[in-house]
Amino acid sequence: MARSTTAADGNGRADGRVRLIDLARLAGVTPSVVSAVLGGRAGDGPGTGSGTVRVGAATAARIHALAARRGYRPDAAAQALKGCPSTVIGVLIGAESTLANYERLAAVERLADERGHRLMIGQLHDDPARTADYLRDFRARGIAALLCFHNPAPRCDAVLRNLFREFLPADAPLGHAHGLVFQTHSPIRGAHVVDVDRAEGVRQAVAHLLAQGRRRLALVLNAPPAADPLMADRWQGFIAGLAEAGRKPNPRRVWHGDGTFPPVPEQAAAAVRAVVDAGGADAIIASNDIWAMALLRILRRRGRAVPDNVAVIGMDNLYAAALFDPALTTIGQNNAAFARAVLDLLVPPAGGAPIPPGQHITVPPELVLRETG
Amino acid sequence: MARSTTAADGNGRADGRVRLIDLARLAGVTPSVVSAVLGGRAGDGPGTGSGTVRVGAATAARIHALAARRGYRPDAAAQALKGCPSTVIGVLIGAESTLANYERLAAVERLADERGHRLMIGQLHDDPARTADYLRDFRARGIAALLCFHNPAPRCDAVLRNLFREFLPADAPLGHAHGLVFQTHSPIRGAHVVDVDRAEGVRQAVAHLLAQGRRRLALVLNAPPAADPLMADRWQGFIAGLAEAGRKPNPRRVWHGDGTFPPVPEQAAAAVRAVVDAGGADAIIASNDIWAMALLRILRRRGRAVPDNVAVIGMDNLYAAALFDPALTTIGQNNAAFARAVLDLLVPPAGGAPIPPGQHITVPPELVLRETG
DNA sequence: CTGAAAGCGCTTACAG
DNA sequence: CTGAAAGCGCTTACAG
Repeated sequence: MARSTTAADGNGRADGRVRLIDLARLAGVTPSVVSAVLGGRAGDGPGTGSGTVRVGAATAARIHALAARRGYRPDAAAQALKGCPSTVIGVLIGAESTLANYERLAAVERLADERGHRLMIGQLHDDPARTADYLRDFRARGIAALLCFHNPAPRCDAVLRNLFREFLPADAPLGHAHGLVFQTHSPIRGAHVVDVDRAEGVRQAVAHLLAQGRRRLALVLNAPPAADPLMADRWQGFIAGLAEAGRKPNPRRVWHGDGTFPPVPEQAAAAVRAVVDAGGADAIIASNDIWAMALLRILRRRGRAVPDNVAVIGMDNLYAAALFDPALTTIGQNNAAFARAVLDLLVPPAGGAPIPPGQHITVPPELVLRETG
Repeated sequence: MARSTTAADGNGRADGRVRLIDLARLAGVTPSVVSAVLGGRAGDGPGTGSGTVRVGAATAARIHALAARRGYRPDAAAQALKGCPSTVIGVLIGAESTLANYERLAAVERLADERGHRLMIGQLHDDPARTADYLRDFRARGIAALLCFHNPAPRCDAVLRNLFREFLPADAPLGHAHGLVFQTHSPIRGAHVVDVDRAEGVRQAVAHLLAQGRRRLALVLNAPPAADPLMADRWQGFIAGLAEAGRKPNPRRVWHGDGTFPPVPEQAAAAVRAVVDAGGADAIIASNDIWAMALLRILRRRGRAVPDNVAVIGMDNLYAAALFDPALTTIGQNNAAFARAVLDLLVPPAGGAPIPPGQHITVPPELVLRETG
């Protein structure tokens, strides 16, 4: 099949696709003019600034109308090849992660679309070689920015770190990459981190429980605070919340697992025996919603009424949290605020101040009150 | 910042990116040879087929080693501009849809990656103008294929249908688009549909419940079968399953809502009153997991033991189904099989027979037995 | 102020 | 059998 690129084909290609040159022919101007008008680089009258091209208002209007009527969009590949900044954000999601990241992905997509960007996704499997493949592929595709919903630090070798660095603006080829955002932790210097303020979330939960008259608060952690910074955050928030009321944590009501996730029933049972049976807790703050659900299951089997007997508060506000019976009170991850922070870093509004590397943004959590506490 | 494209820059650009021409210089061959070798179009010896280029085995090995060592990937924009087939699949997801589609998305991504493809995502909002924007954007980006996790039919105007048609292989510009797959229903002729066999899923659920000794089976539908083809499927499966045991549905144990979703507690309560209190049901097949959870909530409040008193089976196998207490028995959507069917249509293995337009593939469901039935 | 021309990085038909 | 050259659709520095 031969392409018809003869002069007879004056108003479009055989396959119906409209190119800039077709628009130019139809409007009776040169491609340069169409490019300038549609790219917003055309002005009219003497007040026109530098860098713009003088095009009559009538001509500009005609070109805009033509482009709209034909549904013209400049070919992304041609623009990319010419060096125009990409409008695709790569998003890497830990494959083993819960659906919380997909809920967050949806929030990011919504906002990215508003700012004219698309998301290209990939799943990571804790395998540095496969992660490197994704990064090389994203680089070859000219990805504008990278968002990583996964902590590759534990298995991040030098090769991988170098590949991540290519998405830093400073090292990027001619502004090809706009930035790199990690969640909670970055394996390299210079990348941004957007994190939810877990400590503040737990602090709010503590304050809420105390205001309800609960006095024997328990904390159930997935791992020892010393072994996991994310657990340390929860622990700090727990201490801070109690301190505000002149209280201190009771060690009998602080339990931690060995890092196994999701918890097996035996672990949840052990936690309940420790903080409720032995510790006398009237409220439990769990590491996350999955843990909270596991605890609720045990509490029900042991005849402990929730929330009358024991309140339970989770973290993440999974979609499942609202469906659970009883519906879970939880520390929400505030996906909308997260998405805004990420996009303000990766797609800053034009004309804003440049963003220094290595920003660490903390997003406030939102306590979502339902039935369990 | 000026690009250094001088001859002195013999082994790469200043920014570290490696181009095909750099590889050619390093290997001491012309770009044509490198392109042929890396593209698998190079052969050696007299047995070389047509369309291939003769390149010595040693030279080919040297080029492969060089490319691997430098982490070379051809620039996707340049390949796209040259007319090479794209390896990006666009995925449109209904924004109002439950997370089931994101779980499915993950399954599709896993398989697409194995076949060298990336996913670019977008969310639809039941707004034809915004959907059209996504389609034009995907077209401009040279998307290889489109997968639509959303039924745009109710508000699909002529403009939108024409835009969808551009992703059909027949109308596509020179093989740019490989295909178009909808879920459950296509608004245009020629597109493929991949669907889960809901009727078969319900039939299996009925057989399972009968084998357990349940005899008073109920069906709770979100909408009248006549108003919603997806509900009609469930109804057909229900009849078929009962017929296999020489039984017929009892109208007192078939309830349907008015299409409102998700159900409000009053609707779930009405359904329980109808099929359990009045109908005497000892098992309920719900339209989906969300409905099943709503029913379980009501049953618990009314002191009906599940599954001893009444079994409940959902559909979708949401992530939340496994977390629920009691864990939900459900008709799973078999995301792995769904993903395989979609990719066999959109990225058929090389050398296979061409796929006729308008395929309708039905994926078998999988009954997931847990605690509720 | 307008228009022709170069060039982004590839692939491939074509000339030597 | 090998290598130079054209061209994909844009944008932009440059010449008229």
